[in-house]
Amino acid sequence: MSCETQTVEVLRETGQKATPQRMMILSALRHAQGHVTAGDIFEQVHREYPTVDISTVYRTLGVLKDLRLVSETDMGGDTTYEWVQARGRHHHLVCRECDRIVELDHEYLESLGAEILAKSGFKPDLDHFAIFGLCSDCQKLPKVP
Amino acid sequence: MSCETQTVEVLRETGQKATPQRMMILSALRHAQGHVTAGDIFEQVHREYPTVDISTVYRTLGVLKDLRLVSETDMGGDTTYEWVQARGRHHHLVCRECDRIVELDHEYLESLGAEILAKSGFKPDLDHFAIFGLCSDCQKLPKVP
DNA sequence: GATGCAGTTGCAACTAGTTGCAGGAGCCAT
DNA sequence: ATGGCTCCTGCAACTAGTTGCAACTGCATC
Repeated sequence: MSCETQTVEVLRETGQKATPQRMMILSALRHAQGHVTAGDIFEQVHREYPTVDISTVYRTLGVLKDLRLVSETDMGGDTTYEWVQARGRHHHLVCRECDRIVELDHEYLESLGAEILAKSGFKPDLDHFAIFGLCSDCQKLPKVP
Repeated sequence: MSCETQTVEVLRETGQKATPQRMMILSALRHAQGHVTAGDIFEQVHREYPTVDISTVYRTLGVLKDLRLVSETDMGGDTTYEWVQARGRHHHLVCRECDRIVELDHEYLESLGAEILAKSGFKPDLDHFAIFGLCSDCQKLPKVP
């Protein structure tokens, strides 16, 4: 089963519709390398199909996020989205001084998730975290920007 | 040294000014029990001093956040702020189905922070996290909302 | 293939939060 | 107490994202 029809199945199974707008948004997400903003997707889809509205993009991203097909991450600037199958689960360390971003492997959060689940019964979504802080370089610098 | 003058000191030490607007925002934050939104603070300050603008509230909250005097948390609705000394460090588990919020002790994140610092040199800000997921009740329910 | 209905769309109006700017005011040195 | 440098403020315009609504359409069923 292709990636495309698989997604359509997931939509139908949850009582939702595979519309042309959604297909275009899906395609834009899947072909994007890494993180994209809602604006990026809108721009791309709008070029081929100018009546599509930005609200449709946001609503579709919301649906895909609920279905766990895309991850949503706020890394300081605009919120970004990523097709989850594109890469393994990973997280980001965002420096609050220099805005540099370092990737963090999933293993670090895996044990945290298991611990929370065991002790409180709450099952955390640890798909794609952004953790703010100070990178090693900025820790060394004096506190004057 | 009182709480008020201590904060003024922190501002002056970093080359910033203690203005009446800031004092009122500080007071509103300190006297608030738990989390407040920028709108809550604005409303309270505006009542006594109607020329104060919402942008001043946001800018002041930004300064206080940078100085680690208040914590900022996005728990799904509007962003909330809290005077950090009001309570010990704590975090929140936010259920994505029923929006219920459970508190999480700091100890769970402490070891994660230490691990990240040791392995990558990045010092994460783990003051006040919101972790989304499914609470124990919503895990039991069928997937139909 | 026609039908019905639930889910979806485009639009417009809205909210939270941000930013550029010109004038105003705190604070330090004198 | 005065001067002046720098930071802060209010305003207005702006951006990202959300929502209510009437019209539309995918698709399951016949």
